[in-house]
Amino acid sequence: MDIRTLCLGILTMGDATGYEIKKTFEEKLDLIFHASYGSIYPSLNKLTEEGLVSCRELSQEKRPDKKIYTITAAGRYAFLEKVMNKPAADRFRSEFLATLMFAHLLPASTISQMIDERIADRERKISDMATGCPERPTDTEQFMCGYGRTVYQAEIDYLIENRHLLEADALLGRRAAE
Amino acid sequence: MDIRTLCLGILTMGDATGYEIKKTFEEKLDLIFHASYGSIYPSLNKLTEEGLVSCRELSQEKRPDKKIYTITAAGRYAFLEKVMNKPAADRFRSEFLATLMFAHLLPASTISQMIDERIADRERKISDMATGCPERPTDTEQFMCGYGRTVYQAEIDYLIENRHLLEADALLGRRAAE
DNA sequence: TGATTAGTATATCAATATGATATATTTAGG
DNA sequence: CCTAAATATATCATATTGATATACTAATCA
Repeated sequence: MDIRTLCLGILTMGDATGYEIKKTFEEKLDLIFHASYGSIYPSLNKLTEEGLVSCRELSQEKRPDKKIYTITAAGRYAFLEKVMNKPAADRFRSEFLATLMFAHLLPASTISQMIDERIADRERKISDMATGCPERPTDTEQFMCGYGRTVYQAEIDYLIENRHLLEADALLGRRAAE
Repeated sequence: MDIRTLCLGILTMGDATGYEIKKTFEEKLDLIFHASYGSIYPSLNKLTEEGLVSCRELSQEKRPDKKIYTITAAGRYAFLEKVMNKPAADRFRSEFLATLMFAHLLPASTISQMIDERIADRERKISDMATGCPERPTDTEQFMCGYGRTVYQAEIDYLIENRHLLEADALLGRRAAE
């Protein structure tokens, strides 16, 4: 599933502009999938060419013109077809963990600080999610919010209990380097 | 931190060819960071140009020539400098979760099957990790293996306990569509 | 009042990365 | 004997990011 397909998915929830689709990615899909304007606008153009969405232009007086996109019947069909496929593997990249791989080359204080910041960041994410999740969520929304909370909390707990392993390697590494 | 930097990091652990660096990504960094030949070979060329690694060619009789890369002093310095920076945010993309967002559009049987497969996949990852982690690990290696196990297990537990939420939306969505 | 920041809305572009493919040979397994 | 996996290089179209440009409004703040 590429960003083009996911734009189509977002449009199943209602008409939207490119700008609004970007906001949806940030608000509802922050946990799951990221997309920048550089991929959203070209996607929308291509989907229009392919007849999977239609576009009407709304000129506003005190704003730039809006292009409002609507999914077509063909678009709905194409989306369902793609989404029924076996999903590809997750793609995950963590500079934080990559850095920790080299804990033995870094000062213990740097490692400690990075872990502190990571824990603070995960806590922020959890509390942001409490705000971001709707008050009367659908079952799926409830599932997604709980998923994020659970995974982030598991990470926090693990970091607290096991950070000493990294901090030990950072200290040992330094000593070995002397 | 980009792939170029991480190649440098891998070379701090010893000389290697592009092929061996790719294997290191697969074996030691599978959890954390991915890289394909299409990014590794160009990285190595650029690092050589910049004088951060040196390269000696070893012609083998019954194999393609090897290009063995060694990190230089300048390379070690450049790596440490980059790795001391505040790590950028994780990048995560999950087609699995993106699909579940649209559970209400899909047959409940499809959703159930996807969840079953996901659980099986995470279990496979956990057991692969038991094999992949060295017998006498360093503290950092122990930390990384434990990290993966913990996060995957948290996901499995969450899925088992909350899959009914998605399965409910899938059933309701279908009914609403009729 | 005046200045600065955030919000609405479009779009492009260089740089980066993926995933597939090509080439060529050896070794291991069934 | 044949096939698949392993060793080793490399390229390329396509996808994606992150930054930047443009242009106007609304809100905040000193």
